[in-house]
Amino acid sequence: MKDYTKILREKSISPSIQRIKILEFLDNNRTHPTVDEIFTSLIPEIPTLSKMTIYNTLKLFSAKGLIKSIPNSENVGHYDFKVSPHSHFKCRKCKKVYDIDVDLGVTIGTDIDDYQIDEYNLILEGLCKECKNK
Amino acid sequence: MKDYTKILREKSISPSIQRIKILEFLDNNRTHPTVDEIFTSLIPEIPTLSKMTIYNTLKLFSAKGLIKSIPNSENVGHYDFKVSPHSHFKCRKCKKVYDIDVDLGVTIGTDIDDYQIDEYNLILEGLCKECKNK
DNA sequence: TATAAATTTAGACTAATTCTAATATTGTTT
DNA sequence: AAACAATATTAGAATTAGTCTAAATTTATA
Repeated sequence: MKDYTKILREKSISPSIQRIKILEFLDNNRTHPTVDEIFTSLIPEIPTLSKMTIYNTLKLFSAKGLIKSIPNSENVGHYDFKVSPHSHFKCRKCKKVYDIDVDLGVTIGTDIDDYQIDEYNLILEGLCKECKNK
Repeated sequence: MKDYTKILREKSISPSIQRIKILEFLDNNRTHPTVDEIFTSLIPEIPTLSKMTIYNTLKLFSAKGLIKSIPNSENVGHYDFKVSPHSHFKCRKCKKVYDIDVDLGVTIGTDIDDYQIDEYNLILEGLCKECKNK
């Protein structure tokens, strides 16, 4: 079992119960959850939990580089535990989002046309295996 | 001067004044505008214009492949005139979005791991030339 | 011109997010 | 441990993007 308190301390974030549980949830649910999904999952454990706390916490975690927000076209924030760079594939039929590895030809830390690339988000769209064969 | 009526007819969209003006605006403003920006720009020309019309029109244009919506992390829709595939670079300091060409190694129409790729959106983030040298 | 079909409109409604000010918790100093 | 300051959490109001709806307008067709 991971020591989330330690992970938070290493980023100089004081480890409240709310922050620990939110981080734990994101680590165990690599499904790009929304604030609402996080709230619904944690409210049984922390009955006083407020959505505002989740918004605050996600903003803080993003600033400290623990998580990142996933660009999308839905007007609802999606968040992901920050791991080694990978891309997302969204099926335009079933709407599921899959993690996928693509050899991008973009290296973090280098420059392209004088733009210094610190991170990237590649969103691929099309049909997934199941929907293609139906 | 482009014939937007013709462009619309070719996609079998009946060309109302609103639709022509919205298409013209998107063609002349490749800055990924929001509904609000489109509305504010067009209201002097079309004083009765309703935002609902812009939402309807953008949805229709997207379905017909004239434009596409740009994934982002702001929870506001951004739209772009559909052109040859290119990527976007967002400066994390000045927040500007630049168009940028990257050799991706992803070809539209082919499969990656059995996922059929119909389109992609690559969002790069980091520091632009100006902000880097300050 | 009459009629039908499609488009646009204003305004009510919903849902995600932000703001705010009060309360609770945590950490520090004595 | 008590007192204090700093930080975090909370509920609820406010804001904003986007959707829904039904009426009014425009366009196309007979």
